[in-house]
Amino acid sequence: MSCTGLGLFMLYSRYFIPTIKENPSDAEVVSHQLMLRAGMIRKLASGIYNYLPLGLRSIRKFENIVREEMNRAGAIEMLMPSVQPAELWQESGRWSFYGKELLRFKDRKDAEFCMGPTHEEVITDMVRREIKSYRQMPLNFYQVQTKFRDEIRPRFGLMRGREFIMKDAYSFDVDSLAADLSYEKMFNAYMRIFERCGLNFRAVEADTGSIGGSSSHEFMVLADSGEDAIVSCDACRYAANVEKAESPLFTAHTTAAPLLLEKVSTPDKKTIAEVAEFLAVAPEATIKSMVYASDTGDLVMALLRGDHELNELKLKNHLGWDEIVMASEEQIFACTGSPVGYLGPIGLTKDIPVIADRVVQNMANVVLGANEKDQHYINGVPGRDFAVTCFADIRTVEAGDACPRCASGKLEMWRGIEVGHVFKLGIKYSKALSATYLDAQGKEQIIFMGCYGIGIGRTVAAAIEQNHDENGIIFPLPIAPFHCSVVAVNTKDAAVMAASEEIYRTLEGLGVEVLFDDRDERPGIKFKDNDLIGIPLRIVVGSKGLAEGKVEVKIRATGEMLLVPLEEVAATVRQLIDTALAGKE
RNA sequence: CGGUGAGUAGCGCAGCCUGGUAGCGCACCUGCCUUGGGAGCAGGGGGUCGCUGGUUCGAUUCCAGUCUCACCGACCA
Repeated sequence: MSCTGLGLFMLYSRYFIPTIKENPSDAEVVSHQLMLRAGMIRKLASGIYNYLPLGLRSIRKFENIVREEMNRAGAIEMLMPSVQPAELWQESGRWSFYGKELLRFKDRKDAEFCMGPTHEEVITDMVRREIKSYRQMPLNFYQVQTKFRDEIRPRFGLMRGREFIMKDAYSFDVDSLAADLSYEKMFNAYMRIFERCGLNFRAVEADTGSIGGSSSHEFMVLADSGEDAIVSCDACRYAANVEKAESPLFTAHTTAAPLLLEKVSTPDKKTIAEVAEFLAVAPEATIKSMVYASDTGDLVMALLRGDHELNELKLKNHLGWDEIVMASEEQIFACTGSPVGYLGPIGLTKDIPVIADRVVQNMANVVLGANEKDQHYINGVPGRDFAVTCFADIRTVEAGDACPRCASGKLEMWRGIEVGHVFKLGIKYSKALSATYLDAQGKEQIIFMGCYGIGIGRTVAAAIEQNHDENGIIFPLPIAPFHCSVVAVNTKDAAVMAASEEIYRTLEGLGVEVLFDDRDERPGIKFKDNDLIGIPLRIVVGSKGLAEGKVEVKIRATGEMLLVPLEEVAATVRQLIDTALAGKE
């Protein structure tokens, strides 16, 4: 019997799910491998992908959750162009600041354009033209758009593409206080979005990067393959990206009596570990000195306790530099007169700022480089033996550090995938682009902005990263491409096909998204494919079960198997889906 | 852009060192067989060996250049 008759749309045999048995050699992370293997995506060029039907379905599912929650939070959907004129970017100052990541090109008239990597300029331009009065705010516009960022190193499939789908939203408020409220609304909407997807995530305090603004939170899906390190307190709500995480404020001042500074020979001992071992002291009793350079050639020396790591971002932000890199050997020699390995703050040949981590303030009798090959000092005391321009928090926090916010907590460390980011922008863009309004007194004021992004493809990838097993993807129901599949074990068995078709039609009637695996393949192939593509529920119709009037419902996530009478299966499946979605819509 | 490695059939790879006939597994097509976890047998199609140039009677193989891709460091949803 034929089941390719009219009315059955989601036939596996007529659909397009090109699965791959072997692992593609260039896929590094699980989500990338599985999305390729499950026939969700295919690469067109580096960091640029085709979304195949199955991948698109999943992406659309997530987009719609995002839309629902954005709408619920009062944001308004619109759509901005992906091609943007250079003038706007020149006006905001980012045409020069953004660098090579911004893909630029010219039209036939030689006018300059770029592929939009983000849309602050465009939305602010629209708002400045349309919004004139405090009565028109608050406003929050959002869109789901394809962005392009010419990443230096695209990788991990949809996790870090150059072209990617992003939901971005922009809020406009009369003042800082109102903007805080908009921010909070978005923060809460984001919490709901990722909770609805069943993801294990953390909202963490974050650096604002090139977007700018005063404060921001990142939404991080926890995964070992994540590109970011984050910390969270085991006692309070504090959580932050390691880039941003504050180290604990107080460390005990040493009680040791100051000893006399003394130069000692340390032949070929360059690293902290080597020096500490050679002098038989703990790394905690040493200070390491590093020289950093800005893009404009400014130099600075950073001082840290020997066992601590520098946080370059903190140092960069502290100095207010645009760029920070480790100084070259020539630059180092120019200001210390010493080769790398023996650097220290005593006897610098050039007057450069010395920034010390706060912990250093409370140390005494430390080991320091002597700015001379094979020489170190012992018993150095900050303030007595060398001057420090200022003390600042410039070290990278570690797991087990005391929480900077609460008395009792310790920091735990995780890897995370950044799937969302919310920013308080303040007036950075509205000022640059003169987006103003008249207040109740008729006085001109600058609009306060916020911006809020979610990586759509990246979130789907992160969900896979967090939900898979050796057989493939285990989609959380809310973003699964289909709720369930009907697998006809033997397509040559007319009774099996009739029953399968009946179940398929009934499920569709109940609003269930169902894929009918009608392929004339061996059962093993069908089971493997259904597992691989991660369909949450699988209904198996086989000759033996059918003889007893029963079919099988298998739950992908748990492996649990239910034998259900034929006439009840549709209702059972609907029930399972409703339960899984309960409280999530 | 810097460092490392790789480009040979749709996918995964061998061959190259030591130049002469391009090969294996999977996938694909035909037939038989098979139908509860990626079966079996038989037959078949598919490659300007990334590109350009050089050496040579002859280059997938040697040389030079070039492009592309992946991995390791700075950006970011």
